[in-house]
Amino acid sequence: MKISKRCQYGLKAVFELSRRDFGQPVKVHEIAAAQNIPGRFLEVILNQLKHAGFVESRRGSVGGYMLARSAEELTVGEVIEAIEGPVSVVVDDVGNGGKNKGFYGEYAFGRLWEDVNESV
Amino acid sequence: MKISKRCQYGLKAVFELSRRDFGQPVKVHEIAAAQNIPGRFLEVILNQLKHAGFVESRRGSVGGYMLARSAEELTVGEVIEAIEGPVSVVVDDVGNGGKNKGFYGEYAFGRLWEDVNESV
DNA sequence: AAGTATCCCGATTGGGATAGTAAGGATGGA
DNA sequence: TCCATCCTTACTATCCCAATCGGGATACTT
Repeated sequence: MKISKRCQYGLKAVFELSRRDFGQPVKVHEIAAAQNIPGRFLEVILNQLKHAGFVESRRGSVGGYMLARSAEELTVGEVIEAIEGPVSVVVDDVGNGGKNKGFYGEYAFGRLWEDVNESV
Repeated sequence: MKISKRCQYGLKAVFELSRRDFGQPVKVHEIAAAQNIPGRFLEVILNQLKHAGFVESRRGSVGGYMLARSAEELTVGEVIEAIEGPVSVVVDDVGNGGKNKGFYGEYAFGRLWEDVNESV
């Protein structure tokens, strides 16, 4: 029931990028310094965000990262889901004869997470 | 970003107890069998729920656990919070001069969890 | 008082996830 | 060509979680 560092860093990076939303790419180590994130680690995370389609990159001397969409078009929930993987509740092992209460429980959780995503 | 087994088990146990809401205590291994939970582990969890004030216990031959409040008076959110510990976002180390963006991030998460609890 | 069934509690284990590092390759610009 | 940057994969150490264990405390029964 917690937000992973990876995810926090990813969000911070997106914040930082949206703060400087010019067309110009921002270098990894700049973002890292501005948001106090370990540089090497942030590299990995930004790559992940790139594959998820949230940011674009440019290589070479004037390279860096920039937002793929405008800041208004992306939500916290999307970013979290992209980094953490699908938000899902662990399902019971199926072979146990299916206690009703168990199923009610799962159902309730499913609804809960839907609400979470919506509220995000 | 997931519900721990500990928490699922705890909720199931509470469900089970509320299902049998007589004044009579229910033994750990009965709950465990009914909800397919490892007995020894459930012991630990129920203890936790006891200290949090959700269930009461009786020892000895006719001992067991029972709800401390009526089933209508407790919410899923409360139970989750009691088991998982306070739902909180890790706070930045303080010495960094307090980047504003960081703080905005924390704030957003705080609101998010409020929404979660409300939706529960 | 003895015996037994249950709760109670702290320590421990094993495995998996997470945070972070390392090293080298690919790409674009000067 | 050389350099700065992104890109990728692999690796390690540390921590957390699920679950177990052993033994103690308590309460009921006889």
